[in-house]
Amino acid sequence: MEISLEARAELFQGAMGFSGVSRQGIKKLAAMATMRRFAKGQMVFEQDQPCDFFHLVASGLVKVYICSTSGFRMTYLLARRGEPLNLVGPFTGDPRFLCAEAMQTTEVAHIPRHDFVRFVADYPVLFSNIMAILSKAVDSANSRLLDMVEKRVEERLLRVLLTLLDKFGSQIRLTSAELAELAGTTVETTLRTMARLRSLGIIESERGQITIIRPASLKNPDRLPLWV
Amino acid sequence: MEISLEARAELFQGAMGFSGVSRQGIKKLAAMATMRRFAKGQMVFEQDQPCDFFHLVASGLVKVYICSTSGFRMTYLLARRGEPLNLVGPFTGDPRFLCAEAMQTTEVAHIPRHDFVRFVADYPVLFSNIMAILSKAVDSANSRLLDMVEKRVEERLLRVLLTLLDKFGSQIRLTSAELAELAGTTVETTLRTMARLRSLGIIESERGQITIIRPASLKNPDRLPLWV
DNA sequence: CGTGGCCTTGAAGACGCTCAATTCCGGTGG
DNA sequence: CCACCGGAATTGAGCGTCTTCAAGGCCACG
Repeated sequence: MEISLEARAELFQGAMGFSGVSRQGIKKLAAMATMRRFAKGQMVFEQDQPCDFFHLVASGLVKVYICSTSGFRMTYLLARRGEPLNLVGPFTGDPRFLCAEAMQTTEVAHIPRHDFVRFVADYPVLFSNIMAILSKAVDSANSRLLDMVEKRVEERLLRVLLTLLDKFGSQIRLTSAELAELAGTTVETTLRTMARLRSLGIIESERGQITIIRPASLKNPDRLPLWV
Repeated sequence: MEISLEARAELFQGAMGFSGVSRQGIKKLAAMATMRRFAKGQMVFEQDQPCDFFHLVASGLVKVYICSTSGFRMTYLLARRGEPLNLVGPFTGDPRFLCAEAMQTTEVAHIPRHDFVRFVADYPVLFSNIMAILSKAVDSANSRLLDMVEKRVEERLLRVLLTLLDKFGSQIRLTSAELAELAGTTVETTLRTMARLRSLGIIESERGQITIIRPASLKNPDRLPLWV
């Protein structure tokens, strides 16, 4: 975990929500941060734990999800390098019910929540940056709510695929179980739907890997893409 | 609409999210605000309009909802005196897809968004207040997402009733259509479910009015109440 | 070569939506 | 004062979408 101050500064420099912070500020951030490595499947933080740190992904991929008492999961966010895991939590410190789990070998930068909050107070531009991000997150959550009520699984999956296409390109390395958690459905239904999309020539898929063949077929900009 | 500066100050004094602001700050807020009256059914703001004002309800009741292209609505928030309608919007100014509609004769205070943002920058306590509120709102939205996927209509309605009970007391003056929009279902299903609850002796209902007879029956604190 | 994770497919059944018809109530206007 | 009209509440029937349960095959990795 011996990552240089310089490398950490570079991470924050390009991170989502930190644009507009002076070079000097970035250095302060880098000095406050500690790095930690997570293996695939390891939890970065768990449900109902108080929030003591701000987390920023440095490498790898982390999924943030909500989990019901009955064990049903809904993936909320797929975060890679430069993306924060918990923008809201540090301000209150209260436990939420989000969990974050590494999907690959992953490195995450941690900043103690009080340091982070103090820093934001010193750099008001962060305030509006954060608000802009939250605004998208709230809209995305609301939009998904509508989808869950009135859209069929196929449309929800198409929307998820479109979003993943925008973010990760046409090669998507996810299992059907992971897709199901993104679309809010079961593995079986996901598989059946993917089979249909495959027969339509829209996608190809192998074990743990989906390739989008005809991106144009997904573009039905009824509404904005999700924020994943 | 000739409401005294004093009365406006009193409104902001007790408003959600403004605790901790000095008496002097409250006066500044009151000076920036203008009041406007809305009749039942009138829109306070509409979908896809740029956000130019911060809105705070002074009297009456406003529902904030999202609306899909197919016309399906989902009520997001019932705001009464002292509750803000759009905490996020003023910071970016971008159009969102929320609408706000007066459910009764209602008075709303408006503050130009730039004035509001500048004010928040001057009173950092507002920052954490707003974050605390947003935190609840995001959790509530996520929690509803889970409910939509895995809970049946009856459970969702019970959860809505429990939330309304906490906020408005055991006398709830809403129609079944309004309940349906809160629970994310149709009027017919709502009616059928309410009939079942009535036969169980949990509620009584007349035209446009529901009375919760046995509040204890609703308390199944599987998870936190919604934020309405 | 065995085990576990992932993919696949079938069949059954439930939940809730849609459509439709009817009644009830309150307010409005003649 | 009565008749009408529109919104609200009810209830029935039909049906589509998904979930659930179950069984089997495939692939990778230890």
